[in-house]
Amino acid sequence: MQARSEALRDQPSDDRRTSEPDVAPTKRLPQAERRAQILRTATDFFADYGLTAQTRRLAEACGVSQRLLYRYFPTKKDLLAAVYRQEILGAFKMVWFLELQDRSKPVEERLTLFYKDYLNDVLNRKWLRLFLYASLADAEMAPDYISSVIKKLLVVIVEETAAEKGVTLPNDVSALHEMGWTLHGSISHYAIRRHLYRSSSVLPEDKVVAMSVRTFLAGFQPMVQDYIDHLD
Amino acid sequence: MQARSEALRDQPSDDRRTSEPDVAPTKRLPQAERRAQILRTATDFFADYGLTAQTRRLAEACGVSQRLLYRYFPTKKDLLAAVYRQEILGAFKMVWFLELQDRSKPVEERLTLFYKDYLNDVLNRKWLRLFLYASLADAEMAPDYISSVIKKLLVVIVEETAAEKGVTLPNDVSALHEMGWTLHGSISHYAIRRHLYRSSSVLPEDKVVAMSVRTFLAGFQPMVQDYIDHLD
DNA sequence: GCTTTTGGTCGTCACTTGACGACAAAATAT
DNA sequence: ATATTTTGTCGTCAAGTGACGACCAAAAGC
Repeated sequence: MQARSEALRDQPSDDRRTSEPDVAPTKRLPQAERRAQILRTATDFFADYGLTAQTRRLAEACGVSQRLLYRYFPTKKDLLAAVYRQEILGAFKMVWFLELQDRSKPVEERLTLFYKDYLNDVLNRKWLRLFLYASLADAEMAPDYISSVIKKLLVVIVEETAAEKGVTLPNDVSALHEMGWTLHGSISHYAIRRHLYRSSSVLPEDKVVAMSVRTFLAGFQPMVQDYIDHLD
Repeated sequence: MQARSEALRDQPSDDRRTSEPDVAPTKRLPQAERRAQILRTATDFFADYGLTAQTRRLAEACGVSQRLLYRYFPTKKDLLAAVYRQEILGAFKMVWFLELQDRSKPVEERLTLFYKDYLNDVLNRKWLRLFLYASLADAEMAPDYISSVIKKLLVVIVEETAAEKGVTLPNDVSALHEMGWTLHGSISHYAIRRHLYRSSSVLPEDKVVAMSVRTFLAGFQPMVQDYIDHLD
């Protein structure tokens, strides 16, 4: 257990480290860097082994003593909260909202480009696993902020689509959400089965996005009409 | 900890138990029943608290001593495997495949009825949480059997839709899977955000299913065409 | 009745696991 | 060089935590 970090640390200083760090850069980093390194390692670590994984193994993965973690984060819970804030909440980019509302491009292109980015920057393995672990473990950790961000996104998507297609939307905002989820859920679920179920999709990511977007666009008008018709 | 089960057990036999059991039916069940009761309780328990939850608390929830669990299941792992087999793999019903292929009804009706059932019997809170916990914790636990079942389902759905619409499908089976996932993922993701993110959907379940199915059907033809066009 | 079987509990062992006090050593200041 | 601050480790405590041997008591067989 300790053997690995020992071995790295005990090397005489004439060796400038052939195997690169990120884990166990021998010793003595300034506060900010060490904290950042721990956070980075913790992200991968908890994404892999779950939020119940042990601090001793995390320390090992960081190449530092377990005790050191407690200098930077008072408790494990605080560490988890920091990881969550930085990696989960930090992944959303405001630009996306602006780009999605840039009507000089057709909606199909905007949606396709957005979801390409979104799959890379948000719905990757690390983010997804952390988000699911957090959602499963602690009810309030995941949904609150995220859902408010996502809901704005859904409204934008639906409104932009409706504008381009000249469709009049119902007033009920939750209906708009539900419509938006049709697309967003499709793609989120694609990410889930890819990264979680490891179901090997033979189709490349781009094609899946294109297909989902077109299915959404093709079914948009009937979907809106359908909702209006079936309104009690 | 022990207090609750003690209190129940120590009651004199003149009281026929006002609070009903399932947890802690005083004592002495035949083997099969006790095993079943433990399995039932364990399902709810692990669905709530995750696969890393402790056997002592499970025993408490069952109203029996922790030691007793080990009479029925050699290790915690075995218990988890039993829960998984019974609750996750056992939820799929063969009838669904038959009903989905009953061409005397329109596809829209078949799909709508099927997903209503599926949401109730499979994609409920308990099943979903267990499945996600299992998928996150152990790579091989979830995907194998499930994915083979689901993939058959996806092919059936797509083929039935194509048949009704007179659409010719590509030969590539994974393309069919991907098309089917557009619908199945939409609904699965609806269940996830409902039971996991606790996002309160104002629309009733039936309407969401109807909307997803119609969106899928409306976009089906373009989707197939699109795939054929973009085939390299 | 008495014995045997079987469903159930108590107490405990060995190992984890979060947390932290005490101390060492590298940087930095003086 | 010497003192001080900062970064890091060792060792340990207390509370879990899976597993199990030893034992007890309710049914069931005879």
